[in-house]
Formats: sequence, structure tokens, C-alpha cells
Amino acid sequence: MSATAKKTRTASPRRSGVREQAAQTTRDNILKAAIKVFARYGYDGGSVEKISKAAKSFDRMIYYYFGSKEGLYIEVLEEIYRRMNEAESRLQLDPGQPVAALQAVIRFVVGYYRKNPEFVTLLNTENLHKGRHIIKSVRAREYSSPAIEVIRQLLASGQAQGLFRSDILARDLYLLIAANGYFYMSNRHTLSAFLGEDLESPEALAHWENFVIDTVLRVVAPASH
Amino acid sequence: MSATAKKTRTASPRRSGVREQAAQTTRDNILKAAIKVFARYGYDGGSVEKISKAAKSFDRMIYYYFGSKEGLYIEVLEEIYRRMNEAESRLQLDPGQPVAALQAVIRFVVGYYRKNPEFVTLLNTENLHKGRHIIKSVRAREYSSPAIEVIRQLLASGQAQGLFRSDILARDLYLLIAANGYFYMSNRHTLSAFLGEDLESPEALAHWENFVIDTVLRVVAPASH
Amino acid sequence: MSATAKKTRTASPRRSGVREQAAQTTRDNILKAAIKVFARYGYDGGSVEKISKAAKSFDRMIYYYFGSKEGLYIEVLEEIYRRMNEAESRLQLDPGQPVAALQAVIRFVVGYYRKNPEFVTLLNTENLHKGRHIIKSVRAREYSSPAIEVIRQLLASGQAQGLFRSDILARDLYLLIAANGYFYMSNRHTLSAFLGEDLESPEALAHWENFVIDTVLRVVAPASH
Amino acid sequence: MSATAKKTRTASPRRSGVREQAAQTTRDNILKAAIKVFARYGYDGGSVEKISKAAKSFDRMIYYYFGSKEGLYIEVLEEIYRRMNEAESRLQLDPGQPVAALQAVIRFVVGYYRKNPEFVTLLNTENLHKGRHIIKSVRAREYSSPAIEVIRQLLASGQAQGLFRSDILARDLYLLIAANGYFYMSNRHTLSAFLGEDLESPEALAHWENFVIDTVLRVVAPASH
DNA sequence: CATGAATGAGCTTTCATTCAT
DNA sequence: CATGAATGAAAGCTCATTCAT
Repeated sequence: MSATAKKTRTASPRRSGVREQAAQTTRDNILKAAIKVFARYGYDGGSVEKISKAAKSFDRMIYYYFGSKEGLYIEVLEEIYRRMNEAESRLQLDPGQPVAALQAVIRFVVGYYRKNPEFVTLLNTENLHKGRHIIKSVRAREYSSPAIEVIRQLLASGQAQGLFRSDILARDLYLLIAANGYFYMSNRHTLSAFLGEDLESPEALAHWENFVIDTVLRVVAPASH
Repeated sequence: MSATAKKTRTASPRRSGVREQAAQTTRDNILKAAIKVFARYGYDGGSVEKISKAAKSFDRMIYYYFGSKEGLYIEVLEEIYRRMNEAESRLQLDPGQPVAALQAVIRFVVGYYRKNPEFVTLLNTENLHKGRHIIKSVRAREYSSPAIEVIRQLLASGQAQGLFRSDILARDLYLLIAANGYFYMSNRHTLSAFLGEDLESPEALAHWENFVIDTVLRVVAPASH
Repeated sequence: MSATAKKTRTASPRRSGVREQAAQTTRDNILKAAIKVFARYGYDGGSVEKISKAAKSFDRMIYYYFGSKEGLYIEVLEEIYRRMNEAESRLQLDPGQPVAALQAVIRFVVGYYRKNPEFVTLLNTENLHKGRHIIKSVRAREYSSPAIEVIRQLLASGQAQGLFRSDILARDLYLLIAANGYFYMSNRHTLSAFLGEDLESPEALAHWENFVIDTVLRVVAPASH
Repeated sequence: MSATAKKTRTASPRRSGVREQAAQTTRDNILKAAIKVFARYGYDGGSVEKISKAAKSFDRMIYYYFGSKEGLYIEVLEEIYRRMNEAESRLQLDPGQPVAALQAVIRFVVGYYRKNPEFVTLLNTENLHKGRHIIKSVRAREYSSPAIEVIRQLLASGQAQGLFRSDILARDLYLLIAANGYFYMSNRHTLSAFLGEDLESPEALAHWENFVIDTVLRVVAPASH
């Protein structure tokens, strides 16, 4: 991001006057618009003009607040990671019930991708660019998913109770869950054309969620005697 | 695609001279260059000029042979589906050994994504555009993966031998395999930043492949009485 | 026009074989298509491709037969002048009835513009280019309108009979007739928007033709003592 | 015209600074250059680059102020109609002298076409496009020529004084005058080639103007008992 | 703090024309 | 005779960005 970008996000809310609030609103509007536009059109397809119009602001404001298109895009990535992290943090699990907790985690992850398709397309876009932007972000590193830690604890608890097998990594389990939730949403359009089915009907979605839960439970299940 | 786009005439091979061959080469060069460029930069980022230069040809020839940028992109999608199909067709499986065959399928799918990263990014790009282009392709519809049919037969064989459980759909199994192979490659850059690991080392790749095989085998395993 | 243009128009029809006839047809098709395309889109808007497609031929054929786009355009101008001349030559007038003959001439001129709108737009296009192309044509000079000569004779006859005034030039009368017939057709689209009327209805057309006849007859009428 | 085109804001004249004035100049320069370029080369031949260079500005500014080439062209048409209207409004006529007034009107119309050849070629160009652009203009509709109304009053006055015949429409008289002034200028290049005369010499122009005046006066003259 | 104006490079596409058989 | 292939310039338009107040 350009050095000229004003980082108003650290502004103390205490001394915020009317002016500053309006500015914050303009900044937020741009950021929200950018999420939508980049998610829909990609990085190259998401033009500065599209974003400023969607934010009901002006091109110039993007440079005023974010320094450059790339600076804005990086903040977009940070924001969606932050939101994901925040949502994960709100997960309330009962450590005493590892199976139910694991189901809840799966439902959460699969549901999050379903309800936040921008998250999926933005990550795909960033992967197209080989993670070039996210590497530049200092803050993104802070957002290491709490989900893995949650799964680790949950696994430990289940293993202690003899409900889960012991030779499995939290990381792999996390990837397994994420992969199946993500791929289904991410590739739904080409898959629909390919399979000749509608993958977005409530029934199809429920079927897939159940299949993923069933799969994960079979994977963690201990060897039968 | 524009009606003016010249399709490669496979008819009248009799009078194919030097020029016709050169034309074939030009067309092929453009198509191959387009696969690389679109895979690397996406649809919007993959400019006509980048492609024509990579093909050592001229912008104009893209319009001569493909009618438009979109026409070329559609042919790119058709081509990568065709290649995938062709590769799948070359798979030799022993129906008498369903477990080994299933393992071979998984290794093939996971390996294909690994060895053909353009396939992954091109599909992501097309999904970003909500499958808008693949829908326009008549040919793409013919390329419904033989893989599902292979899995179906393999499942039936395993079930007949009592090696596999009976309440599982070939489609779901296909998606499970694809999801885990695809996601790992597709999202490797953001995952690397996120997990702080290198996912592309031979060890990491082998570990994941084994995990997927293990997962799938557990999923198809019959209930132990 | 380029020196390489083949002028097949002078080819003796006697020794024309099948090949030559087909060529003549291709040439004619192009010329006819060019008249339509140039009349509709103007010189710059009338692309070589539009013409070759309308003629169901190929761009290359235009260069083969006409040397260049400009060469074709010049032949188009020659052709429409030739047709106009030919049509005028077919006019049969009774020199003994100068008033009726004059009316017939007016009806012919006004009607010709009406029935041949390409003639009007092609002349406008050529005037936009300040007659640059028609000057290059040798043949166009041969086509000095017989209409003026006809009017001259007709005027003389009327004057001899005391039906027409004597102090009027055939040239001016010709321009008067042409101007009123031409302008009405040439400018009908802007006039329609301007006047808020439909100028192309049969009634409107008949009204204008009658008005022009009435005007011309008043102009040639001798002073009433 | 694109909705993004910035219209000249005539509001808030209070804070008009140097920049705003410069912008006004840029916009005006482009509009004036466009009139010349479109008049000379037609719509297709009048390239954006030719215009921006003639205006000593940049291609981009045409899109900034007019949205598109078509938007600029529409404003050009509006402007030439506006100018024509304005010039007509400045005509000072003595209603008590209908013959002299009618002569003045004819001299004005014929003179206007002579002195404003861009008006003629631009209207021809618009008619080539079948009035497609002028229809899109809202403002153009307001510019219904005051000339017709002037002629109407003048006719009424002359009729009241017994100087003009009563069975003649102002519209027809307007078209008669316009046709003869317009055609002579519009078609002067092809007519010159055709007639082998120079139509633009002062003598030729004066001759034609007098002929038109004579013609119109004969047309409106009452029947001599 | 905010914003109209300006900028030049780059975009996709079409142009008239020539090459090579 | 006829035609697919090739070519480079130029078309209309959009891009991200900076200027000047």
C-alpha cells in the first residue's frame, strides 16, 4: 500500500466529530463496495470506477483513503479474514460433547462459505495472484484461524473419551472440512454445467452438508475393536 | 463466439498444403498461449496482446480464428475439459481389485490437479464468471467426466465383493475426491500464508494424498458389525 | 484506382465462356452490394467486409476486380449516374404538348429520387467528400444529364407556342425541379423530426409532387399582360 | 448519451474559479472542433482522435464530457440547430412590407446555408443515418424553426393586403425556400462536375439567389384576374 | 476535507490491404 | 481464377492515477 494512505482505522472513537464520522462512513462504504465489486469481477475486472460508483463516492476518495487500488484490495482481504475470524470466535461449543461440537464446527464452516460467497471468490482471486497481496499484509498474519485450535481441543477431548481415533491431525481435519465446504460452493457453476444438476437447491445443499458430516465422523471414528 | 470465426476445417485433408499447416500451427499456438495466459492472469487480466505475443502472432489473428476474446476463452475451456477427459480415458483399472482401483483413481485426480495447475485456475476463473462462458459452449456438454462412471462401476464391484458399503453415491464420492484434490491446489497460496507452512513440498503433497486416500477408504468402508 | 484493377466491363460478350460469366456475376454482385452498402453507411462506414459479405464473396475479390475500396466506390458513382442517364433516356415526351411534357419531366425526376434513395445518399456522400472521387472518373463526364437538353427543347417549344415565358434558363429550371425533388427525399429524416410530420406517406408525397408541379408551372408561366 | 457524461453545470456561478472556466473552455473547444471535424469527414470519418487533436485536448476528455462519440455528435447536432434558431431569431422584419420581408427571409435562408456549410453537411450526415441521433435528443425538439412561423405571419399580412394568394401553406413555402437554398450548396460539388460550371463564384451565387427570390414571388403572387 | 479536471497508457476490436499459393 | 492467411495501423473506449484548487 502507498505510504500516503491515511489509516483512519486507528482513530480514537472518543474524539470523533461529525466530520470524522462522515469520513469513516465514506471509507466504510468504499470498503464494503470494494468487497462486492472485487468478489464479483475479480481484481482486474473490478475497476476503481465500479467501486467508487457502488460506494456512491468518487474515484479520488479511494486514493485518499487507501492510496491505490492494490491498497484497497489488501484491506478487502484483511477485512474478510477479520470477519471470518470474528464469526469463528462467536462459535460456542461444549467441550464435553466432542461429536456434537465437531458437527457444529462442520455446519459452521460449510454454512459460512454458503452465506458468504464473496469470501470464496475473493480467496480464489487472491490465489489466482498467488497470494501476492495477502503476503504484503501485516495484519492478515494475525488472523490465524481459531478454528484449527478449536478442532485441536475438540479432537483431544474426543480422544480422551475414546470417541475419536488418536492418529489424526487437527490441521488435516480442518483442511478436510474446509475443502469440502469450499469446493462445493466455489465450483458450483462449472459443476452444475458438468453434472447437469442444480447444486444450490436447499435439498442439494442439505444433502452435501450431511455427507460432509458423515464423512468427517467416519474419518475420526476409532477403529472398531 | 462470432459467426465469422474460422473453425479449423478437418475436412478435405487431401489438398492440405504448407500454408494450411502453418495456419493450423498459428491457431494452435494461439490456443496454447491463451491457456497459459488466461490461467495466469484470469479473463480480464489476460489481454489479447499478451496472448498474441506469447503465441508469436498478432492480435488480429485471434479475431481471425476465434472471432473475439470471449470466443477464444470458450475454446480454451473446451480444450482443458477435453484434455482432462482424454487423460481420464487413459486410466487403466482392474475391476477385480476395487480398493486398488479406487486408490488409483484418487491418485490420478489429485495428481492431475497438481500437474495441471492451469486447469484449476481456469476453472476458478470461469466460476468467478458464474459459468457464463461454459454455458455457451456446445462441445463442453459432451465432456461429462468419465470419472464418475468409472467410480460407479468400481463402487458396484466393491459392493459385490462386500468390500464397500452400499449406501453411497458415485457422485458424492467423486465430489469428495475432487474437492480434496482441488482445494489443496487451488487455495495453496492463501493456505500457506494462513497456516504458515509450505504446502508444495514433496512431503506435504504426499502426506495430503495419503490422507485423502485414507479418508476415502474410510468413507467407503462397510460398517464393521 | 489502382493500375492492377481488371476492367472486365469491356470484355466482348461474344466470347464469354462459363468462367467469364461467373466472374461477371461476382463482379456485378460486388458492385450491386457496394451500391447498397455505401448508400446506407457512407464511404467510411461502408467497409470492405460489409460489401464482400453482402455480395456473398470475399474481401480479396474486391481488390481483384476493383483494385481498391476507392476504385470500387468510383465505379459505384459511375454506375448510379449511368442508371440515371439510362432512365432519363427512356422518357418519351410529346414535344407538341410542352405543359404536359414538363409535368412528365417533373414527375419523372421527383419519382426517380423517391424510388432510388441510394442515388440520393450516394450523391450526398460524394458531396461530403467535395466530389473528390467523381472528378477522378473519366466516364462520369460522359453522363451529362439528357434531362437539361430535354427541358431546353421543351422550353423552346412552349415559348414558341406562347405558353412559357422566354426569359428563363433550362439549367435554372432543371435545378429548380431537382432541388425540390431531391431535398424533400434527402432531408426527410431531419425534416420529419423538425416538422413533426411524416413526409413519406403517399398523401404527403403526392402533395409535395403537386406543389412542385404547381410551382414550376407558375415559374414558366408568361407574364399575364 | 452515456449517463456518466458530465453536463456543464450552469448552477452555482458564485464559486466558479479558474479551473471551472478552463473546463468550460475544454468542453467548448471539443464541441467546436467536433462541429468542424464531423462536418468535414462525416460521422464515421470523424474520428475521436481528429476531434481531440483539433481541440488541442485528449481523447479521454471527450468521454469525460460527452460520454461517447455518439453523445458528442448529438450535442453537435443540438448546437447547430441552436445556432440556426438563434440566427433566425435575430431576423428583423417589417410586417407592413410583406414582399420585402419575404425577400429578406429568402436572402437569410439562402445566405445561412452559404455561410454555414457545416450545417449542410452535418444535416446530410444525419440524414444518412436516418435521423437516428437527432431522435435521441430531447433538446432538439425544442428547436422547431421560428422561420415557419415568421413565414406564416408574413403570408397572412401579404394576403390581407391582397399581395399574396391565399391558397398556399407556410410549410410548403418554407420547404420551397429551404430546398432551393440547401440543394444548391449541398450538391455543389457533384453539380459542378455534372454541369461543368463553377457554382461558387459570386456571380453564380447571386444569380441563383435572385432566381429563388423570383421563383418564390411568382409562387405567392395572386392570380392576375 | 473533498472534488472536478486532466492524463497517457492500455484495452478490445475493426480497418484496408497484401501475401503466397 | 480464386482464396485462406497474414499484417500493422487505427478505431472507439476504459484504465489507474495525479493535478490543482
